[in-house]
Amino acid sequence: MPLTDKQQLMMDFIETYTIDRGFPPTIRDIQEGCKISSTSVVDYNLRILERGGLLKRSREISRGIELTRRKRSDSIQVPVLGPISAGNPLMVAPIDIRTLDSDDHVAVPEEIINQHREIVAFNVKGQSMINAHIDDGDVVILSLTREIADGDIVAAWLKTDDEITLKRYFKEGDQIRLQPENDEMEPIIVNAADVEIHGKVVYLMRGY
Amino acid sequence: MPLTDKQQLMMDFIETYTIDRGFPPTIRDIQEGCKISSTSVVDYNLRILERGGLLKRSREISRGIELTRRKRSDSIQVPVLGPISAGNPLMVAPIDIRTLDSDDHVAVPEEIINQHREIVAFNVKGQSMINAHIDDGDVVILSLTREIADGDIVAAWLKTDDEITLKRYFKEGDQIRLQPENDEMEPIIVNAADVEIHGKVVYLMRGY
DNA sequence: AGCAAACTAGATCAAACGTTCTATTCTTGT
DNA sequence: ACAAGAATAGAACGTTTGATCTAGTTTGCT
Repeated sequence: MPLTDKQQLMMDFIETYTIDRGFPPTIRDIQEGCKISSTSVVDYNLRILERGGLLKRSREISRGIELTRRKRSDSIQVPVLGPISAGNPLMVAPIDIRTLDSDDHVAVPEEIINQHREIVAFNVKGQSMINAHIDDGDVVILSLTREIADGDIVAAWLKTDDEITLKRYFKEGDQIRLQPENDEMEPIIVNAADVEIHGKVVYLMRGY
Repeated sequence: MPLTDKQQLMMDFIETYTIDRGFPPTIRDIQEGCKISSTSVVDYNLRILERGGLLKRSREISRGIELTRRKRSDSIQVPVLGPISAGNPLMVAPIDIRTLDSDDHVAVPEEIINQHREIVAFNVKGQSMINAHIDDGDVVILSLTREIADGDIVAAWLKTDDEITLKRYFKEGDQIRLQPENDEMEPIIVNAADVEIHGKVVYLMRGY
């Protein structure tokens, strides 16, 4: 269905109005916002848009306009615990990654979350994983699982240190090699007892 | 602020109602939905909730209720049009990126989408943007806008060719330089008339 | 030009809806 | 038990708002 300029304008207005205010506009809001001369013209065009499947109207209900966007699903707000690999406040007890404070959240589609038991997000600081194309400022989603395989990218806490870092994980006998993906950095090899692996990277998000 | 049972019920009702119908409930909707005896009781509690910062009300406006921090938000299924930079079927007419077929979708949080008018997703094929840390298999979200700035990563269609590729965009007089982010690849310099820029990368998602 | 369909204008009506007022009942502390 | 504040009830009022009707204007087609 081809949209007239007016109809396109109305669609845009309805969308921005709804996002802006949290509720859809009335017919008269649309009239004013799109400089349309009469409510009946708005109604007329809304009917066309509804017939075209671009929106759904609830009759006799104020602001009963819903844009039928593409199929919707839920996003979950995941706490962002970063920055990872920058120094966190000194901690003496074993770090429980779930109890770290966070004041920020990032929306993650439910589809991605559902595959994992428990997840958190980390803000990546620094370029220690740059060869794995994980850049400064990226947000990584960690699955808080104990099932770690060689080569996984993990959030590791060195007990001798006071920070959590992102490294590639390799088990080598009694020892664990934490391999940065950066030519200028050396692998860290520690006894398994001296490190806690809190989870592995399952998703990455980057805004531009 | 501690919530009474009734207030919690109201919050839940408002949230599910809004997600369900696409617009917030009226005071009388809440009254019915929460089995409250009077509109004034609803109003009374709404004022408390508003004072507590849990929602915002627009006075004298029907359904003027907006929850301030929704713990869930929507994701939109965005069609994945990829793979980008692999050969698409030969096309003779100017490519309208919106009409390309896609049988796959990816969920993108509404927060990200809302900042852009129209978006599509592309499956990245190949490593031409590897220095920008965009890897084979990543999914990039494109904003279909004409507002392209130098240095933006864009989806470009060379009219002499039959494929869409991801490149960094630089305008150089009458010509456009399409710069791969890969040391082994040469920039493509073409007349502005021989290329169509369909949108720029605004988000990147990568699963592991 | 002539006609039909698409579109626009403005007014009006009834229902939906937020607001407010007064009165009553329920809690809580002393 | 008593007072004071918190919460509830019910009604009434006025504005907002969707629906509708009639009439006029524009557009597209032959």
